[in-house]
Amino acid sequence: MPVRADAQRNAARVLAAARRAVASTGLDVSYHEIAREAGVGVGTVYRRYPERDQLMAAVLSDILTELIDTAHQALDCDDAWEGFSLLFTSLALRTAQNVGLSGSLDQHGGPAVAQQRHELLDLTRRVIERAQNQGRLRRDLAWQDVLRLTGAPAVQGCVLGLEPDPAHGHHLVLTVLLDGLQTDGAKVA
Amino acid sequence: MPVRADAQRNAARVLAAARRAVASTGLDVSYHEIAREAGVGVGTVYRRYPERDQLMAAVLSDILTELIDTAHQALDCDDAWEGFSLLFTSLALRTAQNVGLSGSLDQHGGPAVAQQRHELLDLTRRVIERAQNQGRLRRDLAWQDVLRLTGAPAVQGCVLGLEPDPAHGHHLVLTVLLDGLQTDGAKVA
DNA sequence: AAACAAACGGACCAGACTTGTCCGTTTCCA
DNA sequence: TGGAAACGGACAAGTCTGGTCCGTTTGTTT
Repeated sequence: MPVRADAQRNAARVLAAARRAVASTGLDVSYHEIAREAGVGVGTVYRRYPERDQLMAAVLSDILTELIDTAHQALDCDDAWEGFSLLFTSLALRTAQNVGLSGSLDQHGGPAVAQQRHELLDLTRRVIERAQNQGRLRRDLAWQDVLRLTGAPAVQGCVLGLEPDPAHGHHLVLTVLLDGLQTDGAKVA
Repeated sequence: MPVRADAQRNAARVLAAARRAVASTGLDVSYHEIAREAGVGVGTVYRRYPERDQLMAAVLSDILTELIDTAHQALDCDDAWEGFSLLFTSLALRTAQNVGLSGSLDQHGGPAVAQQRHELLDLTRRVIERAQNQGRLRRDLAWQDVLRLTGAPAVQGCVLGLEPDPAHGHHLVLTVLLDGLQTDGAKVA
């Protein structure tokens, strides 16, 4: 007995909804919320992912796969700085879209996800160090520190309550950050 | 009949606790949580601030007063860049300590708080424009944009789950941001 | 087309947490 | 030392969460 057509369709819907829900709410999003977002009953979500970790592993793996792909692209760039800013931008954007899951990623997902995470970390380190070796990226920061900076564009809110304007905001912080990360002063000024 | 001594003491405790609680949890922190943090009963908190808006107004006013003070100091600096980085740092730190209340500040607090907010906004604009006029701060950003950047250090979490390390993280993002905001290339490299 | 099982949906239960009240007890001050 | 002001925390009511269960729908097979 093969997988039923509607089951397959709903599986896809649930995963997509889970990604959206996790992105906006965080890893502690409720099953009810995901079900609502997916347009299915809670029962369906629980049937598909009896354990919460299974669901989170699926979501995280989805995200990590995309990023690993980007990291490979970055390493393929001849220009190390171009590669670096590509990966940095992707990481920053992904982090911004997933505020709320930051930090706790290593807690969930089991060995498969841990493996992917490790792979992405390694690729990222290589992209950063290559840019530093080519003299384009400032050397006074460890690669972990550079990585940490990808979180910066995630929040544009300020104590003064300006309207958020996420799209413009992300781009803005990225521009200034990348300018600050370069060794030479080749910026618009 | 003057204010009783214990009442006065508890009032201070509640306000301090509310600031801490709002800082870590956000504006939607529960009264019970605040009471626990303050070491008093819920009744005491409700008696002091029957309306939630009154409490929030008190907290926000407290924060704004500090920042307005810093802004005046910034304007008193002869060196416009020094003044700017002082204020920028304070705003960033305050935002980082109050993740969660970002954006919604204008919703609460009533006219008195709105007035303070307006005052701080005006002072900040002057600090920024002065630095730009002295040729120290890049001109391709509007003062509102610069202000928006103060939110950047608030999050250091990255999709890869590195340990947060707030203290170092804030300093790190600030350094790179300030380097990226300067017009000349006078950085460590 | 009929019949059967897989998959579905959402009502439902229990438990955690929140708002807000109320009253017996404590604490200050005159 | 008497009495009012202030306190604390138990308590009721409502909301949201995790998780189950069963009558109904839907796809597939013959």
